[in-house]
Amino acid sequence: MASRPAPVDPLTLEVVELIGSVVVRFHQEYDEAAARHSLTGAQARLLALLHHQCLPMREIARRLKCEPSNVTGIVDRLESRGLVERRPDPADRRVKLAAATESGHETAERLRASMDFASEPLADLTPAERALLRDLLRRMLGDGYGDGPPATPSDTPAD
Amino acid sequence: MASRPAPVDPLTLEVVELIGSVVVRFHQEYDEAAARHSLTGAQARLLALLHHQCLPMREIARRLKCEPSNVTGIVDRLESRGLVERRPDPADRRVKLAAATESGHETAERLRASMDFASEPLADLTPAERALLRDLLRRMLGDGYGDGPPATPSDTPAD
DNA sequence: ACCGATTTGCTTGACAACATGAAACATCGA
DNA sequence: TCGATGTTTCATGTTGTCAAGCAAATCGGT
Repeated sequence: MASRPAPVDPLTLEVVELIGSVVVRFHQEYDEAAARHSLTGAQARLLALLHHQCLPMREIARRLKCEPSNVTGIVDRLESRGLVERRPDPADRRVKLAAATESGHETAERLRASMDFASEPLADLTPAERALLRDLLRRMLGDGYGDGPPATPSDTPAD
Repeated sequence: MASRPAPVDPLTLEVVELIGSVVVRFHQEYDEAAARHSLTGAQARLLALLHHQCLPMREIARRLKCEPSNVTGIVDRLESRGLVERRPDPADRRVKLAAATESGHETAERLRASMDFASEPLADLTPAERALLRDLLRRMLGDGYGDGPPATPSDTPAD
């Protein structure tokens, strides 16, 4: 089985597979870190978003790449735990802005700090190698590797 | 907000963020590719596993990093569509081996072929750079970067 | 400027997939 | 026989979709 060679060279194939492994590990550890704070992965991602700025529901949906109706539920759960609140948008009474509460910001910050796990696998690389890896990843991702416009591209290099 | 600088250098931090971007894009496109074949992400991952070899349920759970009781449902759904079948293990009558059917193997192969999206972002890199990236990722992931034994560790192109 | 029609933003409801944990059951191994 | 192991079932919760609904904004024609 798995006998037919794919129409791509083995090198590319291996890189793809390696990236797959990175993805699996990253995702897994992200979820574990979130769980340590009694959050699911989706809740942690949402809270991290709101740590930077408050956002209307539809914008959250766009960034998380899911339906707005889904965001309602996630915000509901976070709101019921006092980590997030809904505020009216003075400019448009239809929209509701989700914002992290004080407690939400604290949780988000603790979460981010505990996220240093991600740097641990990089410990084996020398700074020069890390720079190399950074450049290769940058070129791989192309220009706008983030999906949303960061408020200020200069600060908060971590997401 | 996000005032405390993380106890890691900016370079590492940026690499972490880049990896995060890779993870997001990879996941998203993986799910889309799966959806094109009427599969969910979890089903696609399971089917890809079984494309290499048939496995007992508990082993699938270990590789997918979830509970065995969860695997039951995913295999159920794939089985009801004729992509997977359960076979008894002659050596141990407790275990059930999940195996891809003929149709399952075909789907897995089509899926893998349509997965070339993942190689597309690599197109901008020269072969030498790809090799470099491969080596860096390998070292980053440590020895056993897959979670299962690779079919033939020897068939990786030598440097 | 007014009023109806359409669009937009969010929520609700029904439903499916995924995930966990506890409990049940058969089977293995000591 | 007894404990451990492999699988399933059940209850429950989160995430995701889609369709329908409501409120508010916007547009077009008079």
